[in-house]
Amino acid sequence: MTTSATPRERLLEAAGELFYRDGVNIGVDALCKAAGVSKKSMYQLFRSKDELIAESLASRGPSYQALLHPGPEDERPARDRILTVFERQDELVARGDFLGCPYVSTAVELKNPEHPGSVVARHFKQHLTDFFHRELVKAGAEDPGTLAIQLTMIFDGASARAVVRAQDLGGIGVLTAAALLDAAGVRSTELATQAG
Amino acid sequence: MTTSATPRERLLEAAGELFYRDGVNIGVDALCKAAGVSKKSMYQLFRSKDELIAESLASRGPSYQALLHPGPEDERPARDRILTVFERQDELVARGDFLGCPYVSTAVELKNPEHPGSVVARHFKQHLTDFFHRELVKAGAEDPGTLAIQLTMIFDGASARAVVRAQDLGGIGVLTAAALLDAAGVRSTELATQAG
DNA sequence: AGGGTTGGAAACCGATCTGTTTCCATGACT
DNA sequence: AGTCATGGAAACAGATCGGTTTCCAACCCT
Repeated sequence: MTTSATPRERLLEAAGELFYRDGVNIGVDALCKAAGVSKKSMYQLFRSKDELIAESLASRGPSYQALLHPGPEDERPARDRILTVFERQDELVARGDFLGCPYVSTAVELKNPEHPGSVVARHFKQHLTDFFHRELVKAGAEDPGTLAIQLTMIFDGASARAVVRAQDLGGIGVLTAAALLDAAGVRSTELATQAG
Repeated sequence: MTTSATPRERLLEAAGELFYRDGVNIGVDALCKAAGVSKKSMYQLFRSKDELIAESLASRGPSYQALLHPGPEDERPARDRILTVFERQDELVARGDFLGCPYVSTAVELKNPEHPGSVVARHFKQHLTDFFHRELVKAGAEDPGTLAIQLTMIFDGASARAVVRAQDLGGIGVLTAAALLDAAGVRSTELATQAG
């Protein structure tokens, strides 16, 4: 019984883990048991299971971003900061318990794009794209909007490969992102941008 | 009541559609009702729901591949044949009822990579990679193995974007695949390969 | 026409689903 | 000490889950 945090915090944490590990179809009973919270309390804190899905996804956002994104103290060139995301992703995949990007996986399971959980997933992806976009603008990339989307797409593609346990050389995400940045002329030397 | 095909065929078709549209957690009752087949017959034809999941995925393979891959009568250069896959995917996404690659989606929902359905998904992805690989060899690409995996990854990334309904300019898969082929020196003119 | 196979309809099993409710132990505040 | 809010345990509701079984109508072949 984890009785350290508030029932709400315990629920959000257990939900984040169990919805990810077992899918959003896991029962509310099992979830509450894992969180050490009664169903009564759960339904006082959240209107429905669907709301809990969305809120647990949203609450995981900041720590997941902190896990993937380089911090502001990392003052390397934009290209390296971008590639850091893919390196961190590789590390997650290599750990073996990776079941895909939690946001994409949840959206896949929910099917309905208007489900509150799907909306959170969409926002998270936009957040990742925005990060890439900011860095690309810093690097002076020619078409940062398109390139940011392409990088996000590679991120999700690398996730999908891990889910299906396809043959992976490791680092395929980093490799591909780097190839794309190369093609766009985004170099590690800050000033060598705008290459055409 | 679709009574045209055999119960087995009706089950496989209904399973392919409903497992995709509603997820693998849809009930056997609903599935049999949609197929116009009794549960008794279903459990005579398939050992379990899990087996039906796997077999319906496997049975969809050939037609799905025919939908995506260019036929042997398409004698354009390898690069164009490769890009055809991404163009066809774009058309599927544009239709609006796209819920991701059925194989990846099912693998995501099943979680367990040893589930027979996950095994089928893995084989399908390998099949796609193999197609890319064959074409790249034909084109004389330098590292067809890696590039084929990268293209498959882009394919899955484009699927994921469609699932989360992320902002999409349309054609982002084609665009990115083309960029990667450009970087690898795979041109439309058959002989202009091996560019360094 | 008669015998046997096929297969759908539906009841049934125990388990689980989301969501509600009752009851009671605990702890805080005055 | 006595009151009150918090929240866990657990029963409950009606529906559905995967899977099995019974029963019977419709068809096949001769």
